[in-house]
Amino acid sequence: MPELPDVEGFRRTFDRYAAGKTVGSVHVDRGVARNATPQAIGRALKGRSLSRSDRKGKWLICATDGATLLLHFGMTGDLIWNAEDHPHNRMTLELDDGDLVFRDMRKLGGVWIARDAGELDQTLARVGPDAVKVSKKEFLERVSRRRGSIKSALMDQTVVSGLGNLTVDESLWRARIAPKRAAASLSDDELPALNRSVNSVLRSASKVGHVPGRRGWLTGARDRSGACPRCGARLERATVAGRTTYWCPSCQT
DNA sequence: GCTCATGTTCCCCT
DNA sequence: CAGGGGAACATGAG
Repeated sequence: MPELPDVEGFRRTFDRYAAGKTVGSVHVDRGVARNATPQAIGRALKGRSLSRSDRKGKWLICATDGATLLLHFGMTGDLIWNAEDHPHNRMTLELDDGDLVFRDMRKLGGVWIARDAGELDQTLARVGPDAVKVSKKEFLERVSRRRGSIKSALMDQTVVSGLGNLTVDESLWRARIAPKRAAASLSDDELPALNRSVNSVLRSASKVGHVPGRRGWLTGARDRSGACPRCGARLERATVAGRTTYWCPSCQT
């Protein structure tokens, strides 16, 4: 699930149910504890008061009056208030009036603790500017500087953070740009159009907390009709930048 | 049994 | 050094 819009949904869940609460007991599975042992994570969080959360790319940043908790959701992560018991629940924070649960089937995501600003910077050192907060100017500079395909540029979290396989395909489809095009080959019209597409895809998907598989979205067509929602042509499918990629050979050039 | 999965990292090439 | 390709991670779903 988790690309930027999903994590934006998790941020809302966190702020609605967990912000302002005090952490009681903490349970963390060893398999998702990334830069500290489960015990150390528990010690760092227990008794702390949770602030409102922040998001950078696909990272959820949860400050407290002490250490900061960082969550990355991998491919299958989720954040659930008062989740029922489930074999994929990987971390539980007992709060004043319920439990905040990090669930992650594949354990490709994880939990980090930053004890100070230095550790926070270190953990996020390779995360580029957030795709919805970056200025148009910086977006154009960072993307056009790349030598490889436009898809790999947008997928690279050090260029701009938050986009994933679905949102990249959706943004390129809206901007009518083929995913294999060299990033440096985009025209002075195409680059700003792509920036607008990225923003509009991420903003509308963030409202619902996931990339909607609705009619009119490429994401809806890739699993269903396989036909371009704009022109009806048969969608192309191939591996680009290491990921299964869909695009319309007729309207994306 | 097989393939594929909304992510990231690491290693080996070119 | 920058990118591309592939494997690895862990656990399913179809």
